[in-house]
Amino acid sequence: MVAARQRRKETRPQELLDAALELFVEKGFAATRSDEVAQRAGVSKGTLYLYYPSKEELFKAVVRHNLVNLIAEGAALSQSFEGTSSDLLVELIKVWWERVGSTSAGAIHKIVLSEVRNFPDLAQFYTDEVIVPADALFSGAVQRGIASGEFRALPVHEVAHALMAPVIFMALHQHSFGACPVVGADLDPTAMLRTQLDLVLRGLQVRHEPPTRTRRKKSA
Amino acid sequence: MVAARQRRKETRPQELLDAALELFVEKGFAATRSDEVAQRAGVSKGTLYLYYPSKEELFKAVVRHNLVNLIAEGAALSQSFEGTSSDLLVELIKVWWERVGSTSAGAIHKIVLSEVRNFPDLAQFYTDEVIVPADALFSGAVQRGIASGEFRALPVHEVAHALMAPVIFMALHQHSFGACPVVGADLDPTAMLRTQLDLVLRGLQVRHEPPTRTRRKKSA
DNA sequence: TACATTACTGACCCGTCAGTCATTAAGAGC
DNA sequence: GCTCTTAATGACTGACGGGTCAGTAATGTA
Repeated sequence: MVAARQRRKETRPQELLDAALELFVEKGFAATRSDEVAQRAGVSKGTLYLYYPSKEELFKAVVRHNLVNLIAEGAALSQSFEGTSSDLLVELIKVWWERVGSTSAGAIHKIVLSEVRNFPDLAQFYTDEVIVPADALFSGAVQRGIASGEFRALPVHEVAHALMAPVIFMALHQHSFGACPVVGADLDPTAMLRTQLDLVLRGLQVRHEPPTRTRRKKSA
Repeated sequence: MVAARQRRKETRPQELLDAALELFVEKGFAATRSDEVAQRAGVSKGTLYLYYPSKEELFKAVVRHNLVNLIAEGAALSQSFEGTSSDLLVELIKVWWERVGSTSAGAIHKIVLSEVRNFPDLAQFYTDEVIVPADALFSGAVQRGIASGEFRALPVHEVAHALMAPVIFMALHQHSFGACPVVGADLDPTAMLRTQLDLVLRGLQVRHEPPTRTRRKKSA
């Protein structure tokens, strides 16, 4: 029972990207067989190579399609935001977690981190297209808070990292240990994130005024 | 010019572990060829399999040898420590960074994180032997601070994670992007860590008393 | 020197997988 | 229906790598 052969030049690329993302998330880059990507997209291996010249180019296409656009969106949000910088940061991180961290797009960072050393080309590509823009986005928001006197005058990039580290770290774990049936290592990501952000933002506030809090929830 | 054959039953295991660690750090687990491990240890592949029954067992031995002991050491330090809990945490993290994070042992976490999904056995092994004990170590120190009234009464595990996340995150990046010659993504790990810890510990302090600071350095 | 023990060797087996290309057939135009 | 273009196929190739095992030689013993 082989599915009837079909000619659908327009929709193939997208279908291949979807299948590729799924499999890269499940197995990583090197361990994903191009044969399997094709199969999951309902296509033969030859067809995959008709649309993407190599596995590495396929991966780059997946990254572009799933991350690069999102960052531009965040930049737009940041521009038009009115409110405290603390609120802006909470909002940025919330959106990032909903749209990236907790989805399969969040696994991309893990994949890259796992495999850059074996695929050095990826390093420059990912730095230019993802890390630098994302860093600029968060650093900008921190800078805004310092300029307005809301935050202490700490090194901008380091603070930006302090904010992103817990979220990215969480995403990394979700897509590694979090995906394995292991006894004794369960985490509640959202509770975790709330506590961590609370801590860092508190530490950021200028001392003499009480911290501006959004949606205070009792933390047990 | 082949090196003369030697019989050194006692020293082989250690030499193989050293070679294996180096290569696992450079290439990851799956991408490391057992042939190459043997060669770097000055031995043939057959000999490697004489001492370790499989690549996976070899890896487990590397983990035990490089991490498990260190955690026990941290527990001892924690027991005998006299001083504020803030100082204890700073000390624990400092030791961790010097002995693990900034060394090749720090790459082990990255390797496991990268490859658990493809080698499910590793998940339980690593959780039991590393994650749970390490978590207990840090959670204990946090608990100590809450009990003494030094810290706010926040969820212990979540705070412990907030403290460990930046350090581990830093180690992960050092051993991935940090090892690639990339333009535009340089970090200063120690400065970064100082800022991040400063932020979190500040956020942890009970409000009304000024924070107990150790070795205050001008930041920025 | 002769013999026994065993640490060590590396050619070999066999499954895997990225990428190719000669062949096939879907679908458009007439 | 017939023909032509080209999307799609999948058998094939060549390289690779984990693990094995029959054989080799270093060392101990008498």
